[in-house]
Amino acid sequence: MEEINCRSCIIKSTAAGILGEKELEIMEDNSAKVSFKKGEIIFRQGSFSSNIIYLRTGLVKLHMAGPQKEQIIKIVKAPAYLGIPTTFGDKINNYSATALEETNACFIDIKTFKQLIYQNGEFAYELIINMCKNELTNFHNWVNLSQKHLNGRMADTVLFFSRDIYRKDEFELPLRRSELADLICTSRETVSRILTDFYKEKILSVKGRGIKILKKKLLEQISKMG
DNA sequence: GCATTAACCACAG
DNA sequence: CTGTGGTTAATGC
Repeated sequence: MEEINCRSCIIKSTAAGILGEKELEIMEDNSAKVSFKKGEIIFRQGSFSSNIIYLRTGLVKLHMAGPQKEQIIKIVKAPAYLGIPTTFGDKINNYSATALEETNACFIDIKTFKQLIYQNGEFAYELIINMCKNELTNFHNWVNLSQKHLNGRMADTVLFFSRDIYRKDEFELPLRRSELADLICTSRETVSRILTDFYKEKILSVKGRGIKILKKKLLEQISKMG
């Protein structure tokens, strides 16, 4: 844990950017900065939660143990808030968060966070906008997952990492095959097969977790057609 | 029927 | 942890 200074933080959220000097000071006094190594769990499903977490840097997977197996709900890249649904919606975490790479986060006490929401409407408004956008992407996600075939879902995932996470055509997947399966609701075997299919058709270059998009147009077609 | 899609199992690097 | 082959089940021409 380190000294924390919200006022001089360069990577504060849009919402926190609205807070005044006094408010940031309150936040400062009630937050803790914590860093996580790759693979470390940030919060655990089933355990008590009393913090909102602000991801300053890094990449995280949100995952939930379902009745049958583990599901990856989504991949979150900093900067972002983590745990608003799980902390405001319940006393107990409904899902877990695990760092996929070196991650820095601020743990903000829930009481303080609530207090800021009560007293600063603009701050609250920014948070609502944020959550609305999240819900919209969740809706899209849900529909895509339900209606697209696996090739489409796999193409979606590759494009997601390329566009939203790494902003490159070449990157290292932060997930192994079985985790990709948990993300797009299939089996690890099917993930393997589709990736080798894409490789054979020269859509992707695949070396372990290393991915390079070779035929982006085609990949986008597959994503669109399902 | 026949083709497609994808899950499950087994086995081998 | 991955890739592959065989098998099986469901669904849609």
